[in-house]
Amino acid sequence: MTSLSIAEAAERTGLTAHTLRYYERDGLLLHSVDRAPSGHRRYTDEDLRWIQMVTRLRATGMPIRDVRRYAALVREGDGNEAERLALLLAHREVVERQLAEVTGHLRAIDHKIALYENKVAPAP
Amino acid sequence: MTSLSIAEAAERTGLTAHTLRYYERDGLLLHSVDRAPSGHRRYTDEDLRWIQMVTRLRATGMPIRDVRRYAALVREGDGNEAERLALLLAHREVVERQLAEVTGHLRAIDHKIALYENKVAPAP
DNA sequence: GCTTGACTTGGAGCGCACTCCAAGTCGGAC
DNA sequence: GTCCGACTTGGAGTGCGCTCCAAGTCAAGC
Repeated sequence: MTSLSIAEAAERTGLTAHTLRYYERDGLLLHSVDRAPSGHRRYTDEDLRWIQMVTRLRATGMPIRDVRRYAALVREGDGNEAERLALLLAHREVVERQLAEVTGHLRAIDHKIALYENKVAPAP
Repeated sequence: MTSLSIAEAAERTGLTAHTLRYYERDGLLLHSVDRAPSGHRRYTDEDLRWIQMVTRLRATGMPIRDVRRYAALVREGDGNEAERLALLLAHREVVERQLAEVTGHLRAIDHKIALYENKVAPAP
């Protein structure tokens, strides 16, 4: 079992050390990160796997407070899987709607781009 | 040519009256909106079309300052089409990368969802 | 003439998600 | 033993994009 410093964990997760501390303080992690005798944080593989899930939720636009709620459910342990599922399904729907919306807008922007391309370097 | 009050324009564009004033103040529109003799804003169809473009750019994540730059280019008039095109193409690329990233994360979240679905209501 | 409601303004305030600061601690190299 | 660099903390600060407030104006209805 490897165990990483906060700088290494930051590099591995693509977050900053600041953000890692912030997530921990804010209850987005499943528990306080282990400490070396010096008091420095030591991140386990399990920590990193969870942080990756948090990153996925954040990267798809889930607000911090919802991630916190999801983390709280997981922390509680077995028995609330239906609730976790509901949370993820609700998020999934939001993300899909957003993807569709953005895709639609992008298509419209593409039309604009095509107009400019014709103006700048007209098709023969 | 219809011309709408700020409340009507808000309804039509899906923005709030607050946001419409804010966009105008911040230079996101092509020019100051016309006024009725009372001083109230009157939005033309052309205004609404431009605001729709702004909305598309914003909804795809373009920062306010970039929208402002694009608006400035359009305001300048003919001759800078290549620059406008470059701005839109750059934005397009950002959006596509983002769409790909979000889609990837969503797929991973879907796996998690599938696990929970099996746990909550196991497949027969 | 008074009320009502939709608007006007400059400027302040807000929520989110970080991001940074100051002051301190620790372990290891020299 | 002292220097360095990586870390620690509580709390303050930042940037973005709105969002709201207070005080005022205007036109229409009664």
